[in-house]
Amino acid sequence: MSAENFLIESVQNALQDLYTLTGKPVSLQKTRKEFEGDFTLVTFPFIKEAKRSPEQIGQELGQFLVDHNEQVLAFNVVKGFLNISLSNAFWLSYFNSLKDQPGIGLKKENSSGKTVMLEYSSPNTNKPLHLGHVRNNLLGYSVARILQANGHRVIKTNIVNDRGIHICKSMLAWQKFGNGETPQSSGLKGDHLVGKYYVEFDKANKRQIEALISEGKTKEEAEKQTPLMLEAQEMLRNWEAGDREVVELWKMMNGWVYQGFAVTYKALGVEFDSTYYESNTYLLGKKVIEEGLAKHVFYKKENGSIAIDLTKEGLDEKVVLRSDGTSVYITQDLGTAIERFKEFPGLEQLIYTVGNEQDYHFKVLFKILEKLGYDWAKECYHLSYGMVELPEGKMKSREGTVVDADELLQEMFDTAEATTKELGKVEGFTELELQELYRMVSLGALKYFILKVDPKKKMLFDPKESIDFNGHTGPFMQYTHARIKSVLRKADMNFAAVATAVELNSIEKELVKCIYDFDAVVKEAGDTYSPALVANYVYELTKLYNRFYHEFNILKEEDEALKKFRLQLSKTCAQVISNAMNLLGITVPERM
RNA sequence: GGCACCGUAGUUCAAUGGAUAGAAUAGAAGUUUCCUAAACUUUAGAUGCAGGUUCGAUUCCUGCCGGAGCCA
Repeated sequence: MSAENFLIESVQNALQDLYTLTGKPVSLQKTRKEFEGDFTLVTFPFIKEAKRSPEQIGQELGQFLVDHNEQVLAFNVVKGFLNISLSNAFWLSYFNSLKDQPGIGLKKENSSGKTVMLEYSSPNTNKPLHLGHVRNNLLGYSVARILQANGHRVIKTNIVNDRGIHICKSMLAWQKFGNGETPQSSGLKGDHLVGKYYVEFDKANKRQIEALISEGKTKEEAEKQTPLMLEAQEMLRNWEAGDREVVELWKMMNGWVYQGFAVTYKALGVEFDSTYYESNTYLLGKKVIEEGLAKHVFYKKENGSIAIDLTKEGLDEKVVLRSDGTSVYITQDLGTAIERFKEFPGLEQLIYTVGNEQDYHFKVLFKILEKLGYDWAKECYHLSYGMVELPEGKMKSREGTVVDADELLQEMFDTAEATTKELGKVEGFTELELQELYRMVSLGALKYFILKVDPKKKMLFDPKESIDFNGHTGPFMQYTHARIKSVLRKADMNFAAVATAVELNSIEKELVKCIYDFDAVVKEAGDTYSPALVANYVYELTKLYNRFYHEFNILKEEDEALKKFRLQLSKTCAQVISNAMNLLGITVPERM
């Protein structure tokens, strides 16, 4: 039984025995490091019913715990806080029980039986991925791993927005100005090539808008009536009608984009179990509208459009099908969600990794699904994340202030290479190993930098400073891991026989307690979909280990038993660091 | 205009309603006979403003100010 559990149980018994209080919820917290103790109980909540002062309750509960549990060594009371110290033997035996489990913190073996679908990435096919997508991808991928570590089966899925006016703009511009340019002929990555023509369209279209305005049209009229815009809309109609020429062009250009995306995804180290294309799903949902209409969940308005009234839920009226019978975004989202639960009968939860500018959209979506009578609607979750901002403000693709994902990865790689070379400690590495190391470190830096921030919050990214390799960063963890491995290689000892009769000093106990917390952190990160918890955890552990490492000269330690214990502790720390980083999608090097 | 979100050291990030609001970075001062100094130690520095709820509020409620967002 975990320390928390038996302590809570014991406190509840004590409350019963001492004050005849039953069924009181008891929660423990970790004792802050400036106080003596391992766990802390706040006694304020009991003062009224126990009719005693906080200090007195602390004294009485503490004494009860010491008397009834041999693992409880001592206690002290500071105001309303009861600090409980567990015995050295408890922590040591705990440590010995898990030190050789490579999967510590990762519970892949004992499945929860729950199947979760997690959608992330979901790019448009008219331009390459940028920094915003990077946050989406890293977040989605990491949450998938964390859910897996909690024993769930996770289906990682990507829905590609491959149709619509945006891709027609790129296609049209390519037709007009492209001169048959291809990724092969230009050497451009496919997604960048298509993105280039999206920008070309915008430039040419702007000129046409200005021309129309100078002819006396208002800005709004002009924006809708440019020849290019009209032609793009014509192209979209032709695409929907199945016009062979348009569809062929569409297939070719999307093919280029997919090849480009594949490269970026691989570089980011993310992957998917399934991919949906909106060209296949955009008509889904119309049938759902009919059904909802029959069930009187929806109603027809005078203008012929179909809507739902959500004002009672604090939302607005929402149109779910236009008067001309065409879909709006939410129509296909309804259809897609329902389709997925049909496709995977055991599916229990659906998670959407989408930016927080769509918070309202998902509230509406989930509420409609609920009204349509789908029980699983309450298991749908919008994994909402904040925008990534630059020092000069928000990224705008049209103003060229986006940070391109491929360029960013390359810059990171170059920085890692330059920094490593400057430090000059990589003799004995082959060129191949060096490339792999630069990749590992640069990705680790980028991923950690993004994932350490609470997903819900907007974050600031400064490309000039790019990534710091010092301080609260991925490379700090990677470096510490590599150093431990190096120490262990030097030690070259037999770990089978590890001492059990070691007195833990305070820092060693801190480390053991920190390792002890790992499972709980993974659980909480899974419940809150927040890799940031894991990131901050692994940083705490790493910092602690570094203090430990600098305080004691492990390899020079003369007491054999102590030396073995400390090496074992190091080994376990390396394992935990590696496992935690793994949950963030970050690999740690054996040496660097 | 309606809806929901965000304001914490110079800067970037933490803090299930709990103790003296933590880190990192930039600043100041130190630490290499050693296993990796990409490290460690010390130091200075913050809850937008005004109320309320209570044993206790960065956290919950109300108003204001400031920032970004969604819906028209």
